[in-house]
Amino acid sequence: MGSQPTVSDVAGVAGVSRQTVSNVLNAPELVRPETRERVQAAIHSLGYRPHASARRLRTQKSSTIGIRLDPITQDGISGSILDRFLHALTERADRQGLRMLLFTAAGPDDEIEQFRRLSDAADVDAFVLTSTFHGDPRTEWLIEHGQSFVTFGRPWGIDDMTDPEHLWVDVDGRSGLRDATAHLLSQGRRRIGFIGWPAGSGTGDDRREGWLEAMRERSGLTDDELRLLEVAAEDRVPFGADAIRRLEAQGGPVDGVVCTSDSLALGVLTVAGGRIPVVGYDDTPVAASLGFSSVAQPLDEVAAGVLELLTGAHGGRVRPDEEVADPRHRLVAPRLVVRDGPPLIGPR
Amino acid sequence: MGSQPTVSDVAGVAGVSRQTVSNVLNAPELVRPETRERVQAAIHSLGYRPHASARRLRTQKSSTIGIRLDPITQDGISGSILDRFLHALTERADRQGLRMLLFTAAGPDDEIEQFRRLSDAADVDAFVLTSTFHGDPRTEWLIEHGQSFVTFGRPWGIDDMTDPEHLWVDVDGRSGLRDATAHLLSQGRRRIGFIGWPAGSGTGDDRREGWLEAMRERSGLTDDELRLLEVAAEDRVPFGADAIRRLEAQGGPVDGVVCTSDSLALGVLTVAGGRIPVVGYDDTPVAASLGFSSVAQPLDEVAAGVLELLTGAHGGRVRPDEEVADPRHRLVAPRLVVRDGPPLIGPR
DNA sequence: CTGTTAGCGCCTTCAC
DNA sequence: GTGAAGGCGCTAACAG
Repeated sequence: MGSQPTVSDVAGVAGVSRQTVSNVLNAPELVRPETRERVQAAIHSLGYRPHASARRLRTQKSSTIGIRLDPITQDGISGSILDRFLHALTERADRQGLRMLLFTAAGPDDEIEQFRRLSDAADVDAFVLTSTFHGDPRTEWLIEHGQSFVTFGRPWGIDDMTDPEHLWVDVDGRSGLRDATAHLLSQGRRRIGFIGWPAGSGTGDDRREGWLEAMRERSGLTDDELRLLEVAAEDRVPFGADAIRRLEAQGGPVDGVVCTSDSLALGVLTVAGGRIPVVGYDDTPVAASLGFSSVAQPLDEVAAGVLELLTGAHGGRVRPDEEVADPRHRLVAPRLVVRDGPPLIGPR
Repeated sequence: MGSQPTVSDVAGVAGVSRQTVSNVLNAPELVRPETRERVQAAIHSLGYRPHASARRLRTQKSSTIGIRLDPITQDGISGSILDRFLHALTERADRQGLRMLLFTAAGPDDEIEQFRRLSDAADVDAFVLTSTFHGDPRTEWLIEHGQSFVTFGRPWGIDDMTDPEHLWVDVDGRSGLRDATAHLLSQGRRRIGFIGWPAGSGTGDDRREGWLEAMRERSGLTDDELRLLEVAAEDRVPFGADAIRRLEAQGGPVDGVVCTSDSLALGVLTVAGGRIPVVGYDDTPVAASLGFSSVAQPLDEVAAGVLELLTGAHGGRVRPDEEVADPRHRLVAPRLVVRDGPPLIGPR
C-alpha cells in the first residue's frame, strides 16, 4: 500500500519534468514518442494513477453524473426498469471515464435541494432525470440555473417538446403499443381491448394513441365501438384484474388485451390467463417468467442517447457523420417481445 | 451562475481569516460563538458551499463509497432486492455526508480491476460488496490491499466466519425459514415441503436449515420422511413449477410449501396456487401483488449495519453504549409477511 | 481563539 | 518538445 505515486515520482523515474508526464496523459501527441514510451514505462512500473480529486480540482470538472434513485414504489412490479437503465448508464458512463453518483430525495422540492447541494459542491457536473411529469419543477430549476442535464422521458404537457434547453431521450410508447395491437390483429383477432392508466399521465396517453391508431387502421371497428374497448386503472395488479372484468362488462368479450404495463397485464392474466392473449409493457422478468408478451424498452439505447446528449452538450459535439434531424432529442423505438405460448398462470 | 464563492469570499464578508471559516465548518467548538454566528451569516448570505474536490484533495478522503451494480439476472423475479438495498444505503449514506459511487463489472476479476482503479485514483475510500460467494477472490484482494469494505452477505464456505478483517452484515435466512415453516405448522399443517436451490450456495443451505429445524421440532416427522419433502431447483419460475410436481411425485401430497425465493414460490403457485399455502423469500412486489406470504429482508437495517461497520472501522468506532458481542459482524432477523388470503393466481 | 504559512496532486500558462 | 512557476479551494500545522 503506502501512498500512491504522484506525477513527481513518475517524472523522477522517467527523468523528465512533471508536466511532461501530464502531457503524456492528457496530450500524448505533444510528446516525442521516445520520451512518451519512457514515461509510460515509468507509469506502468510504479502503478501510477492520477489522483481524481486533484484533477477535478484543477480542471473544475467532476466528470461525474448525478442520478436520483427513484423512491421504491410498492404498487407495481416493474421496479426493475430503473435498475436496468441505471446499469446500462453506469456501464456506458464508465467507458467514457464518467462516474455515476447516486442520491435520493423525498420529493421534487427535496430533489431540487439536492441539485443545489451537488452542483454547488462541484460534486457532479450533470444530472440525469427519470420519470419526468407534467409541469416538472425540476427541469425548470435546472435550466434556470444553467445546469447540464438530460431527462429520460419527454417534457409532457408542454406543447413544444423541442425546447432546445431541455435535452431528452424517450421511448416511443405509441409505436410500441401500435406494434402490440397490430400483432394481435394480424392473428385475426379484432376486438382488442386496451387497459391503461387514467388520462393525463403523458406516457400513458401516448401509449393509448398507439392502440387507437392500430385499431382505427385495421380492426374495422368504429370509434364508438372502440370507446367501449378501453378502461383505465391505476398501476396495480389487482386493479388490472378488476379492469378486465369492467372492460368485458362494458363492451362484451374481447379477443385480446394490450396494457400500459406488465403490472396491469399480470392482473388481467389472473382473470383471463389462457383464454385471451395479453400484452404488457416493460418486459419485466415477470413477463418473461410467466410467458406473456410485452413491449421491451431498449434501455441500452436510451442510456447511449442520454450520454451522447450529455457529452455533446458539454463540449464534445454530435459528430457530423451521425447527423440527426433533431440532435437534442431522441425517440427510440421499443421492441415487441412475442410469447405466444400459453402463459404459466391463469385464474385460480 | 458565475463561480461559486470560496472560503476567502466568506472570510472577506465576515471579516475573519480563511481558516476561521474552515474552523466554523469543521470544528465549530473552537470558534467563539459570536464569531461563529457572523461567519455562518456570511456563509448563508453568499450561499457558500465547500468545494468537494478541494476538500477531498486536502483531507485525502473521498467520503465516497463504491458499490457495484450487480449484473442483471434474467432468471428470477427478485431483481428489486439490490435496488431496495441500494436505496436504503444511499439514503443513509447521504445523511452521514457520504456519497455512493456506482460501477459495473463483467465478473470478479474485472471487479477487482475496478477496485484497483477506484482506490488508486482515490475515488472512493470504501467498498460495499453484495452477493458474496464461496471462495470469493474479491474480499481476499481487498484485505490484502488494505482496502476498507463491508459485505452484505457472509463469507460462505469458510469455517470461521468471524474473521476480524472481513466485516459483514447479513440476514438470518435460517430464522426466516424457521418462522415461515412454523407459521404453517401452527395452522395444523404437518407435511410442509421445502423447495430450495441446489446445495452449495451458502445462502440457500442456510435457509434450508431453518425449514429443517422447525420440521424436526414440531412436525413429528422422521428424518427419513423429511428427506422426501424437499427438492432442489435453479432459481427460475418454471423450475419452481416443475419442483412442486417432483416434490409431490416423490413424497406424496404436501400441506404447504416454503421456498428459498419468490421466483420459486411463484412457480409453485402456477401449479398449486389456491390448493396449498406457499411462502416465498424476499417479499418482492410480485409477492405483494399476487398475495402470497414471503420472508422480508430488512434492507434498511442491513444498510444501517453496513454503514456503521464502515464508519466504525474507518475512524468513528462503535460507540460503547451500543456494545454488541461481535462488533464486526451483524446478523439481522428477517420478518415473515403473512398473506393468508387466497392468492390471485393459480394453475391455468 | 484567530491568523499565518504551507502544501494536497494536478494542469495550464509561459518561457526555453 | 520540454522545463519552470503558479494556483485550483481547502485544511493542518503552527504562531500570535
